[in-house]
Amino acid sequence: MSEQLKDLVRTHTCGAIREADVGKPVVLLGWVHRVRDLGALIFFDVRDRYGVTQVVARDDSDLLATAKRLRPEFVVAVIGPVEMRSAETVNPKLATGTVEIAAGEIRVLNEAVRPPFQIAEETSVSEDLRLRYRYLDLRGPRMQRNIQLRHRVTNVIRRFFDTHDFLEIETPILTKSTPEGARDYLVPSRVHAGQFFALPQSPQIFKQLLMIAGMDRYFQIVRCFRDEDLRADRQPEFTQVDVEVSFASQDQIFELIERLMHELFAAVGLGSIEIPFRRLDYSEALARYGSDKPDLRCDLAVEDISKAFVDSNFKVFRQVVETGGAIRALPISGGGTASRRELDDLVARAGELGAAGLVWARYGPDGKVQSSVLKVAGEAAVRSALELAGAGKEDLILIAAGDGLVASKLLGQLRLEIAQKRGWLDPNRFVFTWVVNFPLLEWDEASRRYTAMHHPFTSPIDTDLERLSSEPGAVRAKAYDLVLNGSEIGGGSIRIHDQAVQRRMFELLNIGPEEAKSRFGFFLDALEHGTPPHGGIALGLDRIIALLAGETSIRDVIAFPKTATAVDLMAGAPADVDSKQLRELKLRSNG
RNA sequence: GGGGUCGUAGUUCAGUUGGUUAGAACGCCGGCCUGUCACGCCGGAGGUCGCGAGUUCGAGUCUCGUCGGCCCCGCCA
Repeated sequence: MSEQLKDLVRTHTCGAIREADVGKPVVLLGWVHRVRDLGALIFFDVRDRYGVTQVVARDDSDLLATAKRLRPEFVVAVIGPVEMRSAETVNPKLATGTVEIAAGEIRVLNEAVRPPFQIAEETSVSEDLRLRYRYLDLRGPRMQRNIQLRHRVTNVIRRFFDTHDFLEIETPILTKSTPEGARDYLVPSRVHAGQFFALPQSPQIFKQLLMIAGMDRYFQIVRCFRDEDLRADRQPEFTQVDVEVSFASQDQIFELIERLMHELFAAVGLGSIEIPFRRLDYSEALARYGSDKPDLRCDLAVEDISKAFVDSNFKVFRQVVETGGAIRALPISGGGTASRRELDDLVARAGELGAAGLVWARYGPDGKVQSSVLKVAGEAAVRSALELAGAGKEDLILIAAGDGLVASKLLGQLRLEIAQKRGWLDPNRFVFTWVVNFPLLEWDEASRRYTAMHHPFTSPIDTDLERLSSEPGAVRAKAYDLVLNGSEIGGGSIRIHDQAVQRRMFELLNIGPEEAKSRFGFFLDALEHGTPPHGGIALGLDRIIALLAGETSIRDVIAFPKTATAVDLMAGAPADVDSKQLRELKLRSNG
């Protein structure tokens, strides 16, 4: 029943026709969006990626017969003149709403079965259905917008780096497994039975080799793979904007990325963002916001109020401080009017989050202090707590005691939930911050040794070098994250280029010379051939686009994403393979 | 690996304390309609209540298991 396109050529897209085109014969090609059959007069909308145009069929009985056959998602060619709509029939909701096509001929190029869901602006279709029929989901306005935004963003990024003398260089997808970091996706080698390639978690080593190779300024928009459990902002394959610069200081990297972000936001119409970005010490981020990726759209912050209780007879809090713990408080502006019920809910929520307890305090309407520990702690201590937390008459403070970091993390979590509930996290505001001075090393209790927090090639901060032996846990790294609205959108470091420091680093990580050689051999060799000081960053492209698009999941900015269980519902991957394929690879499945 | 939540028509949902033939809206099919645009009106079809056990005279509803979607912790820069 379908007809041929033959030599028919599209003259306009479905979003392009305007009043200036009235009288012109046009050819539209697209999908039937909706049909309004009035009997001897049939309207239908033709949709493509550019927009929607109304077509009217009338007078001619053959034409009306064809129009009657039309169903949503049929692919059609419409041939006819553009006509002006009368003033009463203009549709202000359409960009093309002042005109319509008076069909002279309608060719059904392809029919379509009834779609499992309607292609429309407001759809409340379950996500598994959207993913199973992703090609239909992508036809809809939301995904069309997001994918077009993604294209614009990558374009701006490429142009930006090009104008700054960067080279985009591809690095291998089939590469070598490195034991550090995330679990690798492995690809068996047929030629070398029993051996495996790994898909890159990031092109880390390759980009450093490119610096050694004198490429000087490298970037790549590159797919990365990590076989770890998924989240709304984590997919097994995701895209990084990978950047590396020779002879660059941390400040130069920051300035470069700030300019990129500034240009990006302007280019996608989100206005002018403030640069330079704020810089926040890692230790302060954790203490004040309980997170290494604080959402700074709201300025609530945790205060240390340990001093308030040192002289009080509130034994529990006093002992916490005496044994090296801390009392921390989160002042909530305007929280003083919270009902008893709301306070109880907060305490209950703290319990859900694993806290031993949560104490609150505030000024009553009579100026007297109120607190869940007023009796045991005494008015003086509570008043002192309120003052140390900087609480005003209208405010509420939430108090957590114990290990300082644990207390901050609890209050930081409550901070986010309260800010969210009170609407303090404006989705149209974009607040960036650099989180700097990450620790170089992290103590791993399980294996009783230090591991690299970023990666083993991250440079320590110069002034901390002397503490490498005495106090390795306190050494800070030239490592940094870029955080936007509570989302980590990038991270990087200045690398070690001094072989003596690199050797010390391996010692601290308890990696012997033999092991270092087998794991990083070729890279260590390369370092000896004249390595320039260098550093870089990798930006999470999917996350950035999700934030720009106002989406909460990166699945909505990826054309063909996977589910939370790492499955492609449309392609049906992963799947069994033919036993012949396994035999060729000398593999046997235990699955 | 753990916790939470959801699963009923093509879709989105409702379904009372466990009680007759499981409903609504949209969509779909047919009819009518010359200015609709989420067209309207009339009529109709459409159900493995995710799957499997169990309790019960009786299960969409209760219990257990299992599968799948989503969110979170662990894991992961």
